[in-house]
Amino acid sequence: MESLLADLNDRQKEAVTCTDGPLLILAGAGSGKTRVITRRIAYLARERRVPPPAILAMTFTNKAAAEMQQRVAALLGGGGAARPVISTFHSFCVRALRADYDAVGGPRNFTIYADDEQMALVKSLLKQLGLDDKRFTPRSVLARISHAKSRGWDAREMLAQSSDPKTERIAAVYDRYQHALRQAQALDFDDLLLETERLLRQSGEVADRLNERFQYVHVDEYQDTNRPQYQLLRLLTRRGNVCVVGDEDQSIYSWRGADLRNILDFERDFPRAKVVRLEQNYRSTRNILDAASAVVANNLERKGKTLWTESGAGLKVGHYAAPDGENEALWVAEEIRRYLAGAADGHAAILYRTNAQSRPFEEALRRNNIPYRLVGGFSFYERAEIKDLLAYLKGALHPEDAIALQRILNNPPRGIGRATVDLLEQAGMARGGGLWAGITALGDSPGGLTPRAAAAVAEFRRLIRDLAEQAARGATARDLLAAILDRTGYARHYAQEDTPEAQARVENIDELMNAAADSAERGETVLEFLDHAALVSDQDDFDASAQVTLMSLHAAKGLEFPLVFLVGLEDGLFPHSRAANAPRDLEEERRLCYVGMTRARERLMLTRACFRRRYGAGVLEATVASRFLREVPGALLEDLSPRAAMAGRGAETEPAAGRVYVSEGYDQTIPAPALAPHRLPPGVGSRAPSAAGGAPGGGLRLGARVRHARFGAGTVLRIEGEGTERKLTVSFPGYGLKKMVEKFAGLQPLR
DNA sequence: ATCATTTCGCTTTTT
DNA sequence: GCGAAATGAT
Repeated sequence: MESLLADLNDRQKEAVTCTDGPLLILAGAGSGKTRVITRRIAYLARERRVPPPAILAMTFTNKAAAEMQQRVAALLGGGGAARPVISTFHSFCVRALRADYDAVGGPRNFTIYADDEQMALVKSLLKQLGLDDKRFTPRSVLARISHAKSRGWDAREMLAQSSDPKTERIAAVYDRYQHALRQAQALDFDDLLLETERLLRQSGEVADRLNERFQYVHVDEYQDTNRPQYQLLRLLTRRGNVCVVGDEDQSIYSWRGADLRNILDFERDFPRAKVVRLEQNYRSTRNILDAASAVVANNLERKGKTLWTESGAGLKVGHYAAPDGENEALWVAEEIRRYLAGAADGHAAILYRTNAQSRPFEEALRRNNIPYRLVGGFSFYERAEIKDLLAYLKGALHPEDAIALQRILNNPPRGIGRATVDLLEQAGMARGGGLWAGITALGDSPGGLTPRAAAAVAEFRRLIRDLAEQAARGATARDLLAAILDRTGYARHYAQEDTPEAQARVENIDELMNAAADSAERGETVLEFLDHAALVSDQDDFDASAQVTLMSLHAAKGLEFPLVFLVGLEDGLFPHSRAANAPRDLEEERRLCYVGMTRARERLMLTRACFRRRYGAGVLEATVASRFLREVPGALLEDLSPRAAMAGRGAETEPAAGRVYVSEGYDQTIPAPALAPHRLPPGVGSRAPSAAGGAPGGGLRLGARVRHARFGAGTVLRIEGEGTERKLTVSFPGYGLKKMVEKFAGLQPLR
């Protein structure tokens, strides 16, 4: 149909209509990528008469899958009886395994271990093996295991590859880790991919069936696929109708095993592949696009492409160097307030490198009564009470799941303390089993348990057995949870407490019950309910109607906003200190910056704080502008930094009292007094906003750099009093904070 | 066994 | 400034 193609450019049309054979679409930021995929799917269905269920599209996030699903449904119109399969890789794998895992001897009723469960498991293994030093953190061990998995190594191969004792130990942990997963009938996220790959390799019947079913396969964000995902794709696309879409400049998941080779080698891996480049950007103004392109051009590892736009230059990229973190947040909130006052249906986003940075921005927005939506951070399913109840469900389905049992054994407290748990574990291991074996054995023949503990264990055993029986009879998640709450008094435990936290917990429990009831109504099994909890994160309920959104840069991929604030552009924060050394990591940080900048349609603001506390509390430390800021050509920048306010009344205001300074100084145009306008072609080694030390009147300004006879160079953090009474608080590296009377301190201004 | 207190140590990003 | 783990008090 004409309408499917009418508003596409030639490249886009080509990408949509070139349906057969391998196709690589190199889609720059804002080049209409999602539009092309959705049109392509609709085109296949409507023009090529492909039955929708024969079309498969894989995405990385549920958010992306949901959006694509919705847009395709809109194109295909009405009813939507037969829909294409659009899902994340992981959901796809779960479905495949639930259907056919038994074909390769796997348990179809497996559960999924999320990170906290993996972490708990590794932690307990490290303890068992006596490796709980600082050299073996659960986090790092898990990362090594996952890394090995993504190359397809099992524990034995990891051991064979290893050349140092540490790796050997980790291989031993890996071995037991897999063993424990098997015992618990659990798969971790990596396993979902790997076991599906194994299923397709080892069962010709399943592979044939899936290949027959899916005639056309699409992959979104192909630059973020890892090796197992690539293998999976190969196994699913014997027909050769495979279309992948990606952009190497937006590859931001190499830390999770994403392998750029997948996209760079596509033409070699899929012979006769066609390549279409989408380079026209429809999203951003030219200034924004130029700024982002200039930054990413510093990367060496890229094919390089030229994005262009027909839109006008637009506003320059704003740059704001705030005195401190709190002021940065207040300024952003104020800007958003003004923007929304003039744009009733406007949308803005605040993007940061790490989720921990969200708080000051939340506070500032709240102070301005601006509603916002926070994406990421702790999700519903990460709350302790929710994880507890889900662990009960897992324990009911698989009592052999020691991690689940550990979590609930004495929760709510039922008199089974650490000593008892140790005994149970030993007893279980002596019988060649785990915690559950110990519980079943010692419930009635209390070897070493006090009578009271034995009674408590027996009671727990009865509880789990009853729940297991109920589950075996096909009880729904709702029924099971009701029974759990009833038998354990879990909710009552909190309902009695009269604290806001306890009340929040009760509410969360209610919410979980509602979710379970909905699930039961849809006819889902308990396993399906748990799958949902494991695979759907809060990341996904991004609410497009919210006018202000706060999220990490990673979470922002694929989204766009008229107004974007990229905050915390400081060395060590962004680029993150962990990426400072390895050039490859730094390039990934830069791509992340590129992703963030290209989210903006009309106005992009880059902000930083000249002083920031490193661990929340503690001293304000001078920061260095992010190198990414320096990579933006000065001609594209507009400096919005508060030199006027800094010089005027701001000088008497300590950094922490920035609220006053912003709300009063904001709208007024105070003619900048005659002092060194700290012209920051932002960056270029500039440290503090007022690298200009002394003010004309002799008084030092906030943030001024000074030299002290004894303490050396320092920074003025706080100013109290006036005239000859002025007291300064100065931070001297190595000496800490010193408070001194300005008049007597003998401070030399530094420039 | 459990609860309150204190200390440490440390921070990416997510299916 | 925060959470997890270790310690101390009942």
